[in-house]
Amino acid sequence: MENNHSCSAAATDNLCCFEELTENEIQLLEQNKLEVTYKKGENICKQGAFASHIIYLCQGLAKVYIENGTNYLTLKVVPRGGFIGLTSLFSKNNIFQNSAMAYQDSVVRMFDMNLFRKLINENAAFASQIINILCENSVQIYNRFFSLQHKQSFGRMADILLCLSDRIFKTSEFDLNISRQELADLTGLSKEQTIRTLKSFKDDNFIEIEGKTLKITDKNSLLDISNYG
Amino acid sequence: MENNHSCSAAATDNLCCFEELTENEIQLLEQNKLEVTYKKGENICKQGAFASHIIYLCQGLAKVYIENGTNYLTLKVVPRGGFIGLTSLFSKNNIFQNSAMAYQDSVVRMFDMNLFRKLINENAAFASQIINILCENSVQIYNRFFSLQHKQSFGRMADILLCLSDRIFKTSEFDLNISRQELADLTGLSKEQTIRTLKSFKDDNFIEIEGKTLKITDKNSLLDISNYG
DNA sequence: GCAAATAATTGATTAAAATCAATTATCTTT
DNA sequence: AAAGATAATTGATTTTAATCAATTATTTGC
Repeated sequence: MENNHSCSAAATDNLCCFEELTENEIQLLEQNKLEVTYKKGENICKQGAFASHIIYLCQGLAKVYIENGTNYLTLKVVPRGGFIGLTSLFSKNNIFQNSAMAYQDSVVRMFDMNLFRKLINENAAFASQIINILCENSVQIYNRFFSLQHKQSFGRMADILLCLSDRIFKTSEFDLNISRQELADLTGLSKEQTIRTLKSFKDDNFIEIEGKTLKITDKNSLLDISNYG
Repeated sequence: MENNHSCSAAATDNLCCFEELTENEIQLLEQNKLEVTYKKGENICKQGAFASHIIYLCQGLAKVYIENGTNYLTLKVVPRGGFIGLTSLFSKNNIFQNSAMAYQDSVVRMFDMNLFRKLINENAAFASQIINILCENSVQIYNRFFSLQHKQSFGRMADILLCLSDRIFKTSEFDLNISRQELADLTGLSKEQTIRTLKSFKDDNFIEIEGKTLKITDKNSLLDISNYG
């Protein structure tokens, strides 16, 4: 399982399902869509709430997480082009199974759930693309599950940093515009342990931190740490 | 998130997708199916191997797990009527993303992957059912993820016992015909910690253990423990 | 039925990371 | 720019569960 880091927390890439839709279907979606803007830190949807729409992230960055009142678990980071709330397609519950929050100011399009289901039921090629997205997504979250379950602090941090670099920001130097607490939620560590691990990476010259800017200077070492555990 | 225990490790219920197929389509599947028998402990599929078929569990009980050579993580328990390898539907990789092993002697039907994909691409109602299964499955594994991440030994054990009772065996008294090590893999604990936790439940009269038979005698307490953490 | 192998159990010790408690830095607001 | 609020950092302590080390049961093969 080399490079299983790479999908550690990233949501699916732009598997553009919309191109399978006919002109008519796209129009139908467009006519019924809502466009909503969220500020950094705002909730895009809440676990347990009625899932009237499927949410598509046009701009920005978000996280999808599970909560139970006390604890939080960040399931994945959703870059633009990703869906939020797809699991509510499952007809038995019209309830959001997870919450989502904007990491950055974001713009989403909301598609009526029933219309979305109708399109799936009428357009098999579209349905097939949705299946692809669901499968890809599952695989990524399972690998993340494995990472958090079996790796310890250094391995987890390496996974997350590589994931952010490779899949989310797509550059080795990026603005880490999330708090240490958010990073802790991603690694599944406490805030303090997150800071200590990050500091250790910095001391070992695997990364550089300048204010909010994080630069991966020794990717190979991080890969080793990711694979070693 | 009450009762999130209940789906802790169970694969999807019999969401019978096959009834959406036409006579012809069913015949096509039947003509191309393979039926294979596995003994307890045998591998049904291996992560990394070519995924030529979608696997449907007709009889028996299996687990789906991730491995990396050193460590194992049991993702879910699959009762009869469940699929194995659905995530390989994702067209980009024809590779099994997880391994599966028979907990009990089992019988599976194997459907040709390309035929399965073809049916999905031609029959939207069928595709829609597959989406339901994938969604249901994701939700369950995400909750399991949360459980292992944020609950400690007692909560995890309670989750697993309730799951086995409610969703797999569907009775409060069942033969726990898996080893302590397997149970440990399910709870994400060490074998020793699993034994200690189980013993504690027994001492507190939440459960009774007679040889291989396990009986839940105080479900409410287990539910409390599951919710408390 | 007996020996060998495997699995389960128990206790002692260790390790990893959480928590707790301050302190310092940074951001916001006026 | 100052004050207050929030976030980040650091050190000390505690907690949980893993690991290690035996011992006891239970299976399995002959």
